[in-house]
Amino acid sequence: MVKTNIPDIVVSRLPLYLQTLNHLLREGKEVISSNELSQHVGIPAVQIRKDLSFFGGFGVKGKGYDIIHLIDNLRNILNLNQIWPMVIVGVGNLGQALIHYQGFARQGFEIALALDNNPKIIGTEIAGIVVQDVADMQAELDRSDIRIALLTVPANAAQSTAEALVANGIKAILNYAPIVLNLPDGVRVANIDPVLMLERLTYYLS
Amino acid sequence: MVKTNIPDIVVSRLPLYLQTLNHLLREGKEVISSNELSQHVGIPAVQIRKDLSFFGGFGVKGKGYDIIHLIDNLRNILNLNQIWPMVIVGVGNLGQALIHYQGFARQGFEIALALDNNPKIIGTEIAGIVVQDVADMQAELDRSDIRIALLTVPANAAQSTAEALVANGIKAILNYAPIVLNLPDGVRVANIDPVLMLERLTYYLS
DNA sequence: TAGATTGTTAATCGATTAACAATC
DNA sequence: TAGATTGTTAATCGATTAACAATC
Repeated sequence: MVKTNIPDIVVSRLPLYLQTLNHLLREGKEVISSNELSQHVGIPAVQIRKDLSFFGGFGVKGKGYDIIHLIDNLRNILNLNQIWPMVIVGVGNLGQALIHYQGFARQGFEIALALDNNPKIIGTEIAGIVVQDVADMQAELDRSDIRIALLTVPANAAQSTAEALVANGIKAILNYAPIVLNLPDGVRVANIDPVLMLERLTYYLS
Repeated sequence: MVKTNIPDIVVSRLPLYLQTLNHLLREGKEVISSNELSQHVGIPAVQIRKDLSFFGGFGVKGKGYDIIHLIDNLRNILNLNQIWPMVIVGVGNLGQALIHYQGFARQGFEIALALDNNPKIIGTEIAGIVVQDVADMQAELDRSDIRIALLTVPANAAQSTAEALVANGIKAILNYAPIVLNLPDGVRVANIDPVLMLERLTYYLS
């Protein structure tokens, strides 16, 4: 499927809409106007409508949006109507916390494989996952259809590990290492670095 | 100090420059051109120069930037020439992993206080920090000058906990809960939600 | 000096927002 | 129908980038 030309920044707001709509649905709400959604999500109503209009007309004029219907459409747009298996590489403190995190499974992301290079950690079971040797990455990935990786190795191992992942079919990496990864086009990388985010905050603190 | 009108998006790139410059310095490099920095950081050279020019002329024409000098200036701009004490609220798996994380201290962020409401966790020591009762938040924050919080409580407790933190002087929150916080102007919030980031990635996966 | 590279102005590009017709 | 709200066009705003003078 060829993607039409939707701005990345528009795509990046859709998950936020989806998250908030899920909350509202759980609270029993059924229909919502762009204006009310705007209050919850902190994004101007006109921008929400514009963003959605890239993909279709999901609302009813005079009424607003049927929440279930809109959730369903957003999930389709974001390819969330499937389980996404993931590999996590690096089972230290952070890696273990992520394996335990319930939020992934709730949204259809499943940590299907955990890899580490530490003999003390290989073979241990964490939340039902037995940690495998990172040396067996190729064999393990070959017999799976995992395309997403969580990268939680130390900074100095991040680049080479990422390259190995890509060589074995990984197409998207959520990178927790505090380093800029240099990877071929076509591989999507998102970075989570709390220190960088803190440094953005301290700028504004007097 | 009144901040002049620097675009947020410019500020948000500075920590990335700083991170990369620190790497380069550790590798023994002393001077770098915007072009070479561009390769490492993945941002166009002209944009790096433009960003920096909001704050001054840190380079030498014909030569480039003295790395130590530029790092020093960036640290000043971002208010990083001090230790920033932080409170973490919520000492579950993720909270514990963050307390253990060495990367904060390395960049001058110190978790000075850890709070939880679970009697089994209160009083335990993690990486040298004794977890306090969140009920004592006011007393604990009153006798500190903590202005930054890491929020790692469950989603349903995040909003009320954030409000309590703000009522006790917190000015910046790094929010790990998968929810949009609604807080008064003047409080800075940054969100870290791996699920939202994964959902941005799956959009592009066929 | 010649070459390299910065810092800045002006042009371009793209995103946000205002205005409003369409319509439930 | 009147009122409300969407979806879209056009205007505005702001960010990126091209061009280039300044200068080490």
